[in-house]
Amino acid sequence: MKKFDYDSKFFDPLHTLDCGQIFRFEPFKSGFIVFSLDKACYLYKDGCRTVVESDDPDYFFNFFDLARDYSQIVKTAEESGFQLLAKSARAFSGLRLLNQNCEEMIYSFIISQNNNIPRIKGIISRICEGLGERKSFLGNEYYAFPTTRALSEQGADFFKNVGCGYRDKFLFETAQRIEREGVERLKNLSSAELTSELLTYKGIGEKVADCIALFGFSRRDRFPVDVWLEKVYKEDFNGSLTDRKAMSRYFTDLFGANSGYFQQYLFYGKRQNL
DNA sequence: GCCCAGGAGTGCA
DNA sequence: TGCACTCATGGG
Repeated sequence: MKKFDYDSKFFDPLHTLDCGQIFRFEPFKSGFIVFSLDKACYLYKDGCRTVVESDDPDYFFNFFDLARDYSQIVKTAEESGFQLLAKSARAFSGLRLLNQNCEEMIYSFIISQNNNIPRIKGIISRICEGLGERKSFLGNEYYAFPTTRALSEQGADFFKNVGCGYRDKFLFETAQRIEREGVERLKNLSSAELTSELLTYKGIGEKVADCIALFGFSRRDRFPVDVWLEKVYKEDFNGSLTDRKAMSRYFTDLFGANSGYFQQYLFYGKRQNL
């Protein structure tokens, strides 16, 4: 087991995990255990430092995006002139965007459509228990996120039985396709090309494609618009557009390379009723 | 019982 | 192209 630490002002465990970008983590002692693919780490605060303990320190250093300096991102948001954005960035300066695995994000965000976060967590947890490799971390048993190979060997009824509802066929078809084609080809595409390519998968529309690009392919120029960002657009940006694709374009034109970060500040701030 | 959730596919004009 | 309708499921 190895450990490293980082300034808590720009790395807060709760705000980073609770803002809806990750569905696999659980409270543990004074912090959380965080899961990604088959790996795990223990994340907690010790005074003004945030500590990461793991057998895969390099993986989680990149996972938590710790090579990037967030001070300028937070500063730009605070000085943006948009009140909700400024307040959220100040309150949640320790919220970091994660660099997650693209396959885990593809399946997870297909499940997320027209669904709520607690239920999404439960479904993903049951999928891991059913098909993931059993592992142990700090005395806790857990299950890895299944490989595409394992997912592709299931029929649609497996996904139905773990509570996916009508999304069962989307997951089945996507697992079949990724097992055939892989995902390496997607990693070299531009953000625009990646998004339009993701739209050709069953069950992936504009919003889900933006989430997958943002969280799974580290494309920070994406701005997913869901029901919460639609509220933000109308109530905090006084907007008059009616369709979400147009709202997303409005925000990416406005925020450029900071779009993904600011989207998370706004999403979390709105949900926290700032 | 109703409403909502990090929406998207389909059919029809 | 645009719009209405429909799609499981569980928590509030």
